[in-house]
Amino acid sequence: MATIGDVAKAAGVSRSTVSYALSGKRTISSETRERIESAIDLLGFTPNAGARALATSQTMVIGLLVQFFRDEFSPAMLQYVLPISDAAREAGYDILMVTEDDGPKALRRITDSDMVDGVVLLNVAHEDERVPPLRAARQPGALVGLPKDTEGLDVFDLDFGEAARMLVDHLHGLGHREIILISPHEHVITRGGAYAWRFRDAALERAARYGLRIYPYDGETQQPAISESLDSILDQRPTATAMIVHNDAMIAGLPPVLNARGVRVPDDLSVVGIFSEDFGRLFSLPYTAIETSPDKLGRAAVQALVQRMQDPDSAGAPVVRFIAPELTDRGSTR
Amino acid sequence: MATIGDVAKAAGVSRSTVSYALSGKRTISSETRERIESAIDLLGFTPNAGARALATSQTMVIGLLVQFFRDEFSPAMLQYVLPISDAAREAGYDILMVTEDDGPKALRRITDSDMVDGVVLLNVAHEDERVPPLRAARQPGALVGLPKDTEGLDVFDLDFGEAARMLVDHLHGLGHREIILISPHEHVITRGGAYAWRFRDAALERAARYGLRIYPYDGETQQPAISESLDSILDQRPTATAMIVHNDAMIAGLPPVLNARGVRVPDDLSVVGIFSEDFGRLFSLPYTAIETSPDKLGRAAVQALVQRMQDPDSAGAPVVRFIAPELTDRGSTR
DNA sequence: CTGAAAGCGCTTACAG
DNA sequence: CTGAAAGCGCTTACAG
Repeated sequence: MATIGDVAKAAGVSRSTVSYALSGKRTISSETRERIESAIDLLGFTPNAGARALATSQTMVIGLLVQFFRDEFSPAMLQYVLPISDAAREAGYDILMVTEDDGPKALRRITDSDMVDGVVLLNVAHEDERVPPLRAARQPGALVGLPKDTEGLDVFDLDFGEAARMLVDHLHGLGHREIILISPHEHVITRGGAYAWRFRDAALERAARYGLRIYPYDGETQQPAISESLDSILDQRPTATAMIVHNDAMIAGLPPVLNARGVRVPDDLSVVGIFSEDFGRLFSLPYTAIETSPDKLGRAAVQALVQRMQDPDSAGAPVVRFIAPELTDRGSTR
Repeated sequence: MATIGDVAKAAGVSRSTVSYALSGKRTISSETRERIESAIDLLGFTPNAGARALATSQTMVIGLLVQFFRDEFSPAMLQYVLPISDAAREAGYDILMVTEDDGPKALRRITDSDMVDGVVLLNVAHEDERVPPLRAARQPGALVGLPKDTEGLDVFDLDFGEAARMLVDHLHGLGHREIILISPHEHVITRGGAYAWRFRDAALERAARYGLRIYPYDGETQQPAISESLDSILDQRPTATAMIVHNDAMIAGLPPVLNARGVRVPDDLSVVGIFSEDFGRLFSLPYTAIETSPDKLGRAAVQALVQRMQDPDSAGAPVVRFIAPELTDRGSTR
């Protein structure tokens, strides 16, 4: 492969001149610039990324730590990964995607060896073991998901409390008095998925204020447990007129169950959920829902990270930003 | 950050000795080894990846080129990405995941700049624009999916022809004489997704040999077109007793349609498909199907690539390997 | 407007 | 068993 030295030789200039022509960091006479450019074309020169990284202390790579749980519904993850990858590329960064089970170890590996300029953590838990090593790393980090201790990190998440209140308000406004509430699988809570209880607690509190009856249930993640669980819940609560589902797997499995029972939406039951537009389209979900905006969250995380990587001083104090929930009315309530 | 020089100083040895202690490429007296190790622990030293890459010409990174199409069903992609990432890590490699729209350009960028030691291409088309630049790159490449010209590349794919024949044989053996065949969306064919016609053509040919009636249709990718299309097909072919579905989106949308029409499987209609176990579980598909084994394919691609990256000479001639299809009987035929 | 040189942090022949 | 030195391919002060 051609090096910067080959280009310099072919163009009859020094290596530094080629480097400056590449970076534009000093003025080059148009004559030499042209000689350099044709030499580059001729030799098909592309700067070696490792050498550049060594010289500049910048890799132009962002580490993306993805976490998969067997008992979690997977298709949702891609909705975060893609926008993050796109946003990174737009800012000139590539993505090193790490899916190792041992997140803290993987994180230390890529930060200590300076493989990346910054890190995005996905699917962050309340007491996420990746957070302390990220905080200790010399690279900045941005999180998608709210941990207990956010100090020193940029954090982005949906406002799950507000989302729950909006849904309860919506149903209350329509006159519903008895509401089924389906939460994520209890493993999500055990694992510290704070969004689970942030949503549920807010819903319960709001319902209590209105004097509504609310029937909380944990959800399942796999068939046939999903359908069985839905059937059992509906059997137990024949007087409920509305249902709030905060569980991707459960709401994806809901249509056939309602269909089989002859329950019409919204005539017999009002149903609301919280999922992304893409997810709803994927599973053809006809339900009014809070949009979870994975693309907004991912992009916001990358933006903040890029800012901090490129100009650590001007980036200011770390932020915790909640995306405001928006209700998409699909006509499944009344 | 501590460098190898700091460690050397702290341990009272030369930098080369530290390096050799790290790599184990020459014998070190246990005494010096211990001094070095405690110095490493003390300073928290991790070798700089960029410097190492520069010195060794090895990045220990694999480029993974993912391609997303808006009219394609996305959840399937993750099933390939994850096993590839896992297999790479087991072999000591990290994954640089590239999702850019301009695949050829992205490919040149990461190979020309030596960011990666090798490349895996996912979702390969018949005349895939990424293949020529990959062939031109100095790094080896492995493909998941069969292109027209496989020269110089390791290629892994399911044997879609054999898969189609197995399904036709299966239905023929049960006495079916009229079969509906649902293919991927026609865009998949336009785009050069060879698996579409490899499967379809083999099915048609096999059916012709048996003298079976086969009714071929293209599928849709989005609701409500999916349901409408299924309904229309079933309306058109009331005499068909079996259905072969080679389309993730269509088969995921099939259960509610059959349910609504009161069609019982397998009593009224035998249904077979071709999808992965994970996919089937995700959508609770109760259909006998050919297992597409994305994990096997991904892992095989990584293995071949690692072999070629680590020992280009002994790796031998490039291979085109078809994974043998396996039928998973879920009792949806008779 | 341009060049010679030092330096980024490693590895690995060469030497002893 | 260990060290001094060259080299990987860049960037960037320093100098003119």
